[in-house]
Amino acid sequence: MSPRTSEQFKNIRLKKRQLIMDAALKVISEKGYHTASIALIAKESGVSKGLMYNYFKSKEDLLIAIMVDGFSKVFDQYVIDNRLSPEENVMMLIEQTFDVLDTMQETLMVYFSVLMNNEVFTLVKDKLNEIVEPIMEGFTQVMARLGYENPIAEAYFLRFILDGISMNYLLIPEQFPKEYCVNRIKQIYITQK
Amino acid sequence: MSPRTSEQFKNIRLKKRQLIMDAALKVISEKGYHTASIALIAKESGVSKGLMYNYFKSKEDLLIAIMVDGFSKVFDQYVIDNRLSPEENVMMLIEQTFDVLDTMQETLMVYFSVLMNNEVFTLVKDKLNEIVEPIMEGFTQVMARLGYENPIAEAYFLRFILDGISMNYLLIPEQFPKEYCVNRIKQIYITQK
Amino acid sequence: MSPRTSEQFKNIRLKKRQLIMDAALKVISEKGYHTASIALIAKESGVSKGLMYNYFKSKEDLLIAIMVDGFSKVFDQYVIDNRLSPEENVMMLIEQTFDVLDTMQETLMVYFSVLMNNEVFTLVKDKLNEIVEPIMEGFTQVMARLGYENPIAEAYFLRFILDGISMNYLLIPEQFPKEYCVNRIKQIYITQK
Amino acid sequence: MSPRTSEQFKNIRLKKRQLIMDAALKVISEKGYHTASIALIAKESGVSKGLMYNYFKSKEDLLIAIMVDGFSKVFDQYVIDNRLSPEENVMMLIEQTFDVLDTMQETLMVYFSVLMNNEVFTLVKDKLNEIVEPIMEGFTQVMARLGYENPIAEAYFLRFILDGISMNYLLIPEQFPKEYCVNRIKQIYITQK
DNA sequence: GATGAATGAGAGTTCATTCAT
DNA sequence: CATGAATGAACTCTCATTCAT
Repeated sequence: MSPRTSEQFKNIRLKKRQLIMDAALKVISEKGYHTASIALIAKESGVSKGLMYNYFKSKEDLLIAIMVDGFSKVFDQYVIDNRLSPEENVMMLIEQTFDVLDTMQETLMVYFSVLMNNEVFTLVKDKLNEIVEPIMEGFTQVMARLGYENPIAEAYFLRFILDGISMNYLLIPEQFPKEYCVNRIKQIYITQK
Repeated sequence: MSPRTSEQFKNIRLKKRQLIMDAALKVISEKGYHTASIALIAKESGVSKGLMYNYFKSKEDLLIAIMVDGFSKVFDQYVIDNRLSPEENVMMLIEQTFDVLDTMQETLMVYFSVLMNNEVFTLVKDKLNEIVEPIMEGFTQVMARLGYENPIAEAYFLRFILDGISMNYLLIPEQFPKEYCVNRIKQIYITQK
Repeated sequence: MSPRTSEQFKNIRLKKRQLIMDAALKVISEKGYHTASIALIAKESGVSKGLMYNYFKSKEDLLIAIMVDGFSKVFDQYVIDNRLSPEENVMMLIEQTFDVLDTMQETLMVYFSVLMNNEVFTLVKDKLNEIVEPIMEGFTQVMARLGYENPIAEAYFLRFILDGISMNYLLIPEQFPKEYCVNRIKQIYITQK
Repeated sequence: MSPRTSEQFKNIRLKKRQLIMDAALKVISEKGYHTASIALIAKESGVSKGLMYNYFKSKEDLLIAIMVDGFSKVFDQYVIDNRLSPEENVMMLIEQTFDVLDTMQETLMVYFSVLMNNEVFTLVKDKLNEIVEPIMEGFTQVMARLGYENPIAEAYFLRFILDGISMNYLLIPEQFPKEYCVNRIKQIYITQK
């Protein structure tokens, strides 16, 4: 029996790392960062507690990895296309927002729960800013093309609206007036222009 | 000296209870619920650990009390005055929102941090709904008077905007475009009407 | 039942603190610092693991407390009496050394085991130096009175001899030629003078 | 290429074994036995963790091997030459002692740190005695030739002095009065005779 | 022979909660 | 009413050792 090649080891590591991150995301989104114990995450991953520390040097490190990974995926879905009209871009943003909300609930639950917890947020703040910044620039460009005098502020304003909507969509999905909100934002940014 | 009446005892209890809740709110808003230990809260209150359990039967119980109490105070500040025009009421809502944000940051930080943690939120959900419901009704009436076809959905929509704004105002106060946002909401609900 | 006075609490604390330190000294002297687990020390003390941290903020802190306490006691037994002749003082030093070795074996075992372990020694180095320094000054004075040209170096030399003797007395007590060594040192410092 | 002979294999094994022991000695002398993890020693050796267990059946086994090996080397440097005068032999002993201290600090640091930890010392005690015994016999012969009535006890006494000196030379090299000590021992054993 | 992923026991530590006084 | 000593379960994390490849 020949020993495993370093290629094989690398593959094992990558797969198991992802396995652990997926399980951790699930558990943390359900119970919150502090209540999700390493023991529980290990159990959910089908992995020993000890092994977790072969892949992540601490619980904090695991959280950061999950957040950064999840957020890259989230914001990869936000795309500004300059060949389209700004109105079309706004419509895309709205659609993309709800797409993300539907497909990445767990990630977003963790995001929001971490967001307001200074203690934990500090750990990921910088990493998240790096990811969010280019999106905000895209927003700003669209607002400029829509003719807003203060496109930066308007980009923030749209972000705030989408934040409020996202949070409530996750918290009270059954009573959330999705269609109404979509139309309402369109009306604000498109029809009334 | 005559012995204290049971009325006096009750007052002392209420005051000490409030003292503990205030200290707990402070500590929890600074360090987060899990990191704020009972020992620390007791110290901050100037009360022994043992005595805390005379006033609150558990740490969770204390958290619930703080949340409910804080929320009553928060929403007491939201008033709809039917003698005023709906436009004036919207303007009041906006002002009231920022008033609350400025005066009750601690309460709101704790609220938001607890919000996305299912486990804890479940405990206060019903209580909070009781408190929020009448406010939402007020919002709905205003929207009806403003002529919206679906005033319930529009009330929700405004709430979502205010939620998004509140969250970000707390998180990024220094870069928050307050004036712009105030004017923008006025524009949506008043000028354009 | 009236609550305990703060005096009573203080007494309880002092007694239990000493109880833990005694048990810890015993266990550490038998098994070494690293092998002596908090669980074991707690068991030996008849106290819960958790309580240990009510008295010492860490295992390191406990070690330091034990060492400093033990060393104060050890070196309190070394006394230079200037009314006596320097020869008499040397004889006293020798007697005191064996007294200490006979009565404080545990403390000295811990001292020697910690001494050569940089990692652990660093923790107590400064505290121990404070305690040892005055003793060394006493040694130096005696050597000066005995007429040594370099009394500081000679004080060190005597200390080195006593260190070597102490270490071996603890390690190989059954084959240690105690009487011979006592006489030999006397011969070096007294008879031959 | 002809296949390697079993002799060659044996050599390769011995070399790698020594490689591991050297790395382990370095790491253990720096961090102490308990803090020096197998992972770290493996890394320092450039050998996998698994392979280490091919050469040493446990961490303890590795420690014992290091100690025994180091001690053979240490005491190989102590030579009694009966063709020389006993005074010359004493002078050689002193020189050899400082030679060993200067060239084998790491080994000696580990020796001293392990010495007072009963648990570990027990394991190497017998092996060390085997090595030390012939040296002690040499010391005894020299003392007999110097005319001491109890040469065994005097040999011990010299050993204790050298132990005390060695320990302190390792611990406080910068303030150690080396020249003074060398002359002082000469004075005791040679001049005063 | 050689690898490092994987384990499991146990380490130090924290903390909500209880209870004798 | 009031105290803080005391507990015990759970926490994060480490590490010598094993084993499939």
